[in-house]
Amino acid sequence: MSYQTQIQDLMREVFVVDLAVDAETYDSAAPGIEVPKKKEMGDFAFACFKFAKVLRKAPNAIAADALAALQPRLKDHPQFAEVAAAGPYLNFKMNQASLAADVVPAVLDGSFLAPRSRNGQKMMIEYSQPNTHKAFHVGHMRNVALGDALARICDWQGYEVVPVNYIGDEGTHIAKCLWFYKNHFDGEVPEVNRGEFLGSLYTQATLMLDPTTLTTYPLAGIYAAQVVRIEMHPSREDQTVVALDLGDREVQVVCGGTGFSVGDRVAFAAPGSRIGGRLVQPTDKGGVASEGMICSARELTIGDDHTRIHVLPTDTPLGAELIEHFRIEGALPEGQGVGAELARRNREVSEVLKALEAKEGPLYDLWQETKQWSMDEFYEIYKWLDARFDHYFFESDVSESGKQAVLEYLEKGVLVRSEGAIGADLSDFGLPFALLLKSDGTGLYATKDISLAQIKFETFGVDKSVYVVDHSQSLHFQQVFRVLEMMGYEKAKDCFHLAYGLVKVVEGKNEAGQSNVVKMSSRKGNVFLFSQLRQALRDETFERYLKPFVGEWSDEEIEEAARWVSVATIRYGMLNTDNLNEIAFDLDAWINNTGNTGSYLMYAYARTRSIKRKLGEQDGSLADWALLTHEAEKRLLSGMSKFHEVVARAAEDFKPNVVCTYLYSLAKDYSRFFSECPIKQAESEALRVTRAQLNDAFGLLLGKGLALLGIRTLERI
RNA sequence: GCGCUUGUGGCCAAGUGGAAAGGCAUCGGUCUUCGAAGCCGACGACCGUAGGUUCGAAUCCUACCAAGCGCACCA
Repeated sequence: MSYQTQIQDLMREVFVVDLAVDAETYDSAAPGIEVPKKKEMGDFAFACFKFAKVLRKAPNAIAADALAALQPRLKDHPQFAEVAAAGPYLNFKMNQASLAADVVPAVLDGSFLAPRSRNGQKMMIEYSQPNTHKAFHVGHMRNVALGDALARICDWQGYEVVPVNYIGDEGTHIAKCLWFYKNHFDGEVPEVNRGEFLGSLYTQATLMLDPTTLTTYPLAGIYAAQVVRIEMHPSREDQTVVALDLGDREVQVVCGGTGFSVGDRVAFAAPGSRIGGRLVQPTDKGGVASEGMICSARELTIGDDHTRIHVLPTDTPLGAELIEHFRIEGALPEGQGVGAELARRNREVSEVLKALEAKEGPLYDLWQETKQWSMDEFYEIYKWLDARFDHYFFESDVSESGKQAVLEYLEKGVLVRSEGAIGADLSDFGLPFALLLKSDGTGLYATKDISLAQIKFETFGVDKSVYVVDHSQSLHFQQVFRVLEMMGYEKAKDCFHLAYGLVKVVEGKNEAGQSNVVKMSSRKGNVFLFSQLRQALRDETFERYLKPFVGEWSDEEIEEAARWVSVATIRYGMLNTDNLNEIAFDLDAWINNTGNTGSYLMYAYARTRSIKRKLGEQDGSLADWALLTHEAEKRLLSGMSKFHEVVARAAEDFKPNVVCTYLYSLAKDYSRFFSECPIKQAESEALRVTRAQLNDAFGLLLGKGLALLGIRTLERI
């Protein structure tokens, strides 16, 4: 029985028997047993506020009464050393001897740290989900750290965990990469890091296809026009009717924006152009014909302003197409049209995409070969990190079945046609329409997720399904889960999107001396690649901490230490904060391994082993738990006794950071114990043996806790 | 416009309706004694703002402010 339950039972007796509180009333008002914020106040606390109304007394007085009634009963409960009233609270201090007797031997014989009994639930945890043909970077590491830690925690807690990966091995990003490789790459394919090499090809491809590298006004079909007249709309208050001079003709548009006047040159989007992905067409707006639109900076994708109409320089020639007029000098040969060239490149990419969909031919073979380059790199990364996957899903395996499923459920009337496409009307759930099949018959991301979920339910028979995916996908998963529910899958309610925040990078300081935190972008070149990260961590760890041991330790041991400290640094750094917080990655701060870090915990573990080595064999039968009277020893014991409930909460809430906070606090207590309670030089042999056992037990417990986070411990670092 | 998420000391950050952890930075102690990646101490927060619910709110509710993200033919 846990100490909390024991206290609950005791207090129930006190209130019901001694203070004459009605049993039912007590049960409805009984507070949970808390842990005092300040450790010196005790191990557990019982708050008396709730009984103020029932007993018509001040909480402080109730606490005093309860304490008086409790005192005689404590004789039968020697595990509680002391109970004190502190205002409205009763603070329980554990008898450290019974605490130690309960915890230390159980830790040493392995029972305390053994996995919880199986609960018969199969939990699938999908994480990592990297795209092939793209580089693996720091941002991906958070996902792996989270998913793998959760798999370990939930496994320990009693679930049958099936960790799975879901590889993005198809889509336009691959067509772009292979298009560049075939048409524009003329170097040698490197022998190593070929996954990252593909990623660099993809980056170069996106640059070639990015209009803003060729022109400052990236949208096609937009022309310079001069405002001739602005008139009120006859029936709509917030709109105006604007007459425009295009040089060779005059057009009329209905406009909702402001901030321009007669004589200004503005950006006119002609019918056939696309603004925000939508086709511009001649329309009728409240009885007035509108032959296109004039655009804001936001609509032109050149700024954030979406209320005011963007005004062009006064010397912009009327009728000039902006994409050509504002072309960046030297980006293309003279005479080569920006629009035409971009259209040509995109056509080529589409052809690559079509060739890949045919699933045969030289491009398909190239896809298979290059995909393996990425996969080899992923396998290597997971191995280095010690991350586990029991199964790999591939997008290319579920895209066809996804389309079939959509058609099947359209037939069944679950899904509907809309604007030529097929999807789910989720308005009953307050969600936007979920598009599942485009009007050209091709599927989307969600289409594949539907099929994949079916496989998880039907083939794998999962009870719970967890998706570790960043927070920006929240709406997507809400929609997918609802669609699955509409399709009749009971288990849809046991699907859970574990959302987490982005990893950003710190890029220099601003004028005020504050760090600039920016989103990673391959275009800006501030992506921290996995290979760079691994190298930087290894080198820094070696330089700062391991160099003194060269010659004393074997080269292998030093490399192993550098490796596992690096893994601990990255994993702990990614896990030691709430899932939804954004992380500003700063290599210098992370490697500056002081304070609350993974290496601090590994260091604490190494100290326990160092002591054990120096002490040699001890006669455990001499241990006397009553000797552990030092405040640091009591705290350490009290903390260790909470291992089970901490891991349970981490599993329940999918929050590995709970374990981090707990282990760090324990390690702090240990460090204090280490510096204030000599073991080897203890006053008596009994004390030495007892402390040695506490030292060993803490080491085992810390090691298990770190293992749940995917962090290995070493005998020395 | 609608929705989701986040706002806690100079910076980062924990916090399960009950007594504001911790780390970095700054300042001061501490290695002839088990590993100083350590330990001890000092400094510093009315928890975005305004209401509400409650004996009690950083925590729940409402509104507002700020930041990030997302809102059908991208993944």
